[in-house]
Amino acid sequence: MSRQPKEEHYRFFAVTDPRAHEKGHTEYKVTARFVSKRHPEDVKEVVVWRRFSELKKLHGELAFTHRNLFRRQEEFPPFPRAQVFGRFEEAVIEERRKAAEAMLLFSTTIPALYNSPQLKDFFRGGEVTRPLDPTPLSTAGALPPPLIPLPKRRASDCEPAEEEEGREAPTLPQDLGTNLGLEVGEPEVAAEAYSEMGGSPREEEREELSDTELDDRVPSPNLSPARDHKSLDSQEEFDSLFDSAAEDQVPSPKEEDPPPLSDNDLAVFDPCYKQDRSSSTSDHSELFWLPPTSLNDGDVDYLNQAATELTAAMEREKEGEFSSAIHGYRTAVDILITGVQVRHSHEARPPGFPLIHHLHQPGGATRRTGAQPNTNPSTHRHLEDRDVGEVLQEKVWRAFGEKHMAEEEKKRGDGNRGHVGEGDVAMMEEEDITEAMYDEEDIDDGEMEKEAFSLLSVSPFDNFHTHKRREERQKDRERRMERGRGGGLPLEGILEGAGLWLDCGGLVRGDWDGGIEDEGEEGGQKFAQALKLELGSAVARVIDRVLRLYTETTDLTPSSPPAAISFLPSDEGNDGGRERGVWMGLLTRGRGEEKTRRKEEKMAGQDGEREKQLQKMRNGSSGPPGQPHRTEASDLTMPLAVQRQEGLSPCHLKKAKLMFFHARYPSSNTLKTYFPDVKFNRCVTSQMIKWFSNFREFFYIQMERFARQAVREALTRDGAARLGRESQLRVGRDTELYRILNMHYNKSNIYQVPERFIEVSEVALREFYSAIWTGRDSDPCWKKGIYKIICKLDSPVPDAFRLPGCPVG
DNA sequence: AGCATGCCTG
DNA sequence: CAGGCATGCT
Repeated sequence: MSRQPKEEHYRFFAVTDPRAHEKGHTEYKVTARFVSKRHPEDVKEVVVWRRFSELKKLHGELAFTHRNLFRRQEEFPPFPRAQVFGRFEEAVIEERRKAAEAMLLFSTTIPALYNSPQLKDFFRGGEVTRPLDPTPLSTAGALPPPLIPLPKRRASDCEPAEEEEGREAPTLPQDLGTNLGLEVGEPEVAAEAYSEMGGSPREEEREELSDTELDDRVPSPNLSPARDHKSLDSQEEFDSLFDSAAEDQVPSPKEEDPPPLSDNDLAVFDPCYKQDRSSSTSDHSELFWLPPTSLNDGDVDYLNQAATELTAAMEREKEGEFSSAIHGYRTAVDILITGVQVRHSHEARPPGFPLIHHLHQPGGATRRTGAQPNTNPSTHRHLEDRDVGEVLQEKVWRAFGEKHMAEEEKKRGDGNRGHVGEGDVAMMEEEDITEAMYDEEDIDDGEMEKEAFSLLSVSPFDNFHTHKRREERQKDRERRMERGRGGGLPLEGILEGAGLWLDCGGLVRGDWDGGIEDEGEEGGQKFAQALKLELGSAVARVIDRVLRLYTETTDLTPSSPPAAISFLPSDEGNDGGRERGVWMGLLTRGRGEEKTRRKEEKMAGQDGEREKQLQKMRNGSSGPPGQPHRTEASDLTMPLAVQRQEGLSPCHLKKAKLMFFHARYPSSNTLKTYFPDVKFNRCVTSQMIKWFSNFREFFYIQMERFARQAVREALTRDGAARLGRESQLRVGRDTELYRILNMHYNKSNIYQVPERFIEVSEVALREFYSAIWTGRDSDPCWKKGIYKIICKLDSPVPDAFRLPGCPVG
């Protein structure tokens, strides 16, 4: 029904090889290149030779279209005037060539231009070729350097029809950045890579892919069928290339042929990739988001690898290839584990962690000898006296060996949990689960190393475990789960992971390598989903801890707030200061990290009020002297060991609103990971979903309102008032629209509205404007397309939001 | 059928 | 902001 335009290709244009036509004018070779988004090795080109006047005509048409659609930030690139004299001079020719190329490149950013009939007409008559040769005779400018290494694929994959279910943005990703005049550098990268070919036409024209040469260079006949039966096929291909956005979305029957590249791989083609990761896809890839400044590349390299692997696996799962997906998940976990254990062999304990090296840097080098970490509470009282590196290392231990702590805590605290207060039941539940998840109750330290992540059952060591043992533990888990349920409390939210895990226990018991396929697709699917969930949760915890450890250390050097957090640094608004302090404290410090807190207190010279607040946040306990260790442990296990409440409070609402700045369409699974203190059930989940639905509604209502207003203004006043209209289509922090949005989602103004949100708002505003301006709003479903665009612009919610508690009092 | 989403309403 | 309802997807 709704014919959502869908872009299948990245487009590149080049104008090269000016040459003298026999009739006396100069003509230019104009190449349109289409790189399939889904199969980047599927490249098609259309080459035509055009003279200046034709280019000029196209320029006029595109500029007209551009102007009439609605005005953008950018002016349409100018074009040199025609001139009678000197038009054969090289400089003039080059100027025209460049201008033509600039015009075409500009058009790649705007669907209305690159899909325009004028552009299609311009290239009409050109032949569709597939120039891609895995080993071109010469890359010396004839072909742009491949942006990514292109895997070899079967020729049959090079078909033009490559629709994929859902998900594709109706506009090119470049659209955003260029429309808004942001990231102007990045979107240009790909184009520039290509335009190199035309950069100095004089030098290298013989290598150019002339039509005849092309034939010679194609090694496999499969790769260039277009040439042989050009008449019909070529025309069809031509149409498909230029009409992609207008095509009806007939799902391709070739769904069973998954793309060889993951989104991550393809992302190289996407200039906005970094900003454009959608978190609405219910995946966990956002969990891998880390503040760019927080960690060394080398240190998080394995995280990135794992992320890549995970993304690919999810892609495969989407394709229905569950065995393959499982394999990918497994690889991802393996990478994680390997990364985490990289230093294992050198240190008997704890589970090593590449970051530990990094973490040591600020505090000076230390190393641990194989000794047990000191879990003696009294020692923890004096953390500040010890070498920073040692402290950090201990933290890392605890982060990754928290089972140990939980276990000890449990043994010790069975009859002694009074200090937890009202969170008692929840805490007990959590600990049980923690144990169940880590499943190491009966494992000695040496073995624990291997099994720190045994929950995932995919460690390289996994295959060496005896089934007997596994079954034993399985029983144990079940026993404990029953205990947990015995309290009458359903295990939900974070616990769901464990629950799910248990649900697929049968699969777990099967041999990891051999058993999956035997379970059939359905079992495979279930298993893959369970795995994904669990993996996401595990990764979230890993990252949470790493981040927290890191922010705690960098906190020692003030003025470098973690990039994940963009709270107002207490500039405007005098009332929010204290609240901010608390929330920021939560974010940067976790709970009750003695050393950093004290240090910062010294520097900030804060009042005692905040201290009280902090204490309040600390599980309602001021940490009795006898139990400081507990506080420390909670610090690191916080996402698990936090009080969870049944319903949603006004605080949660506020937090959700702030999250809306980052994600308009978060999935319920994603949301759950951001509210560790909420016990999710069906009702609560749908309530939160409903919230976001309401948020969106408000957002879109405002957008439509302002867009209509802008259209009205544009229609009533004309000509000179265009500037006014232009400014109407901007969303800046100084605009009324921004003020309204900020008022709605960030009433107390404690949060620094991310720039990205402003960009997204502006995109939405312009889309609404465009739709209204062109009369599309008469279609009852006219907003759907806009929703689809906006939903692709979600960004990951900063990890800081994963912490429990309220952004405001 | 169950779920997500959107629209309308109070 | 939440309830009720319709719709579309799976």
